[in-house]
Amino acid sequence: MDEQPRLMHSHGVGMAGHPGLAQHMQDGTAGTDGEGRKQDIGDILQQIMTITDQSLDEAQARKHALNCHRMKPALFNVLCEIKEKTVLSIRGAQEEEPPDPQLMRLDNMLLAEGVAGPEKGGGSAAAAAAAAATGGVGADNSAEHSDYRAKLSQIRQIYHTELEKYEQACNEFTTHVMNLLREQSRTRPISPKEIERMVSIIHRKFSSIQMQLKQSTCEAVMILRSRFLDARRKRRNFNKQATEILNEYFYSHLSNPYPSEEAKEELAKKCGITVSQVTRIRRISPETPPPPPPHTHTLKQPVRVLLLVSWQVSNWFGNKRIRYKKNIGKFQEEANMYAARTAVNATSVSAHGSQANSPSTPNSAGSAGSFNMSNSGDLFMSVQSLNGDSYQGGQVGANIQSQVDTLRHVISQTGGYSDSLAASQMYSPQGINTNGGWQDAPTPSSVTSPTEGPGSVHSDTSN
DNA sequence: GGCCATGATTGTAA
DNA sequence: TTACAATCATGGCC
Repeated sequence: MDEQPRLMHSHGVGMAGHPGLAQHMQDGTAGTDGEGRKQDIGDILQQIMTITDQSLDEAQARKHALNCHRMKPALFNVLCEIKEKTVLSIRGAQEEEPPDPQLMRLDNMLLAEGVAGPEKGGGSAAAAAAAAATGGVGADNSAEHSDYRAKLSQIRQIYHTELEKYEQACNEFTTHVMNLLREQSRTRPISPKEIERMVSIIHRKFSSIQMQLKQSTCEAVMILRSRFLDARRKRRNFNKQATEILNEYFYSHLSNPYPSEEAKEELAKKCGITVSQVTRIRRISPETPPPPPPHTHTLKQPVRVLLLVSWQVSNWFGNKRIRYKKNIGKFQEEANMYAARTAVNATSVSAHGSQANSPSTPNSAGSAGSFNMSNSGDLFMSVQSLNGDSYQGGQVGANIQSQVDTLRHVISQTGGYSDSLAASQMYSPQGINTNGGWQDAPTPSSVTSPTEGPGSVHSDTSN
């Protein structure tokens, strides 16, 4: 114990060289010479260290004396600066986090559904969009429509009320903590940065609560939509353009027709497909308890909320794979047509700046907004797996010529794009193995993957 | 109304 | 968790 005062004393002497304290002492409030200053600091520290040895009354009196001491502000300044430079700066560096993508998805969805953001006429826009998605715009839907609108409006109202409550509570609590810290700063060194940090911690905590609210709201909206839409009953065929886009993707990735989530999202966007199907959807976070089971017969499984990935696209690919596999012969003509079309597109793209040689295939992650369905990357180059995790750069060089060759081959065999006579010759059901499943490595056909070398790698996303 | 195409659902297996 | 397979249910054509 008697070692401490000595140490503290020496530290105190060291701190006299600190700019903050030095400044304070230079402005005339401290002693007139260096010895006097050292004596002052040592005095203060000595008093601090001995304070615990004294009785409570004595300590209170000492504390008061110390609080009133003319050197106290300078000492606190120094201690605050030391704190900032050590603990706070380390924590600050550790706690800088990027914006939560999940929160962004939730926000996007709430905006899209008309729950968050500016009022969209009580959700009528969302209701109209939902109705349009199912084609249910007739008069018989008007009652349902207004019901949906009313329910959505209710959800919106509850959401905003709760959000306001959270914000109010957050503000109140923040103010309370700030006052407390300011109060405490009279008796212990608390820097403004420390208060700032505490406020940000509080805000983070409250935003995680807000996220739960947003999550619950999303689930409520999805359930409402599912009841409103009852997707099976109101099934609508995709329009021709959407089907073509999906077919084009399917046949150009025939060796492994399993689009990644990103690719599905892109396809859904391109096809104008909205997320209107909610029976088998993933929960955003495992912490949230499942909502009460909906009453429709289509929702027997626990409702799980999926964001941004269209299950309609998944359904389409699921159906397509199975029906294609079951009846390859029937689809050969279609396959030839799309193969030829893709070849034409790829060739024209190649001729216009070799864009088709880009390693970014349609299913590349993060290619939002630049999804080019004309890009037959997988078809000709086999450069990237469906998960976008590999790129066989070595094959790119021979690509343009082989695409031209492919085109010639296709055209010569079909005598046009839709002549089915040569279909059985030109098109082989590549990718399907003897077990009836899509195989890992493609079976190179003369049409679909003429340039594939032994180094080509296809990932197996079919588990 | 029958038939086929096709989107959606569900149970199961891996 | 996802794909598959079977099945259901609706849309659209005749």
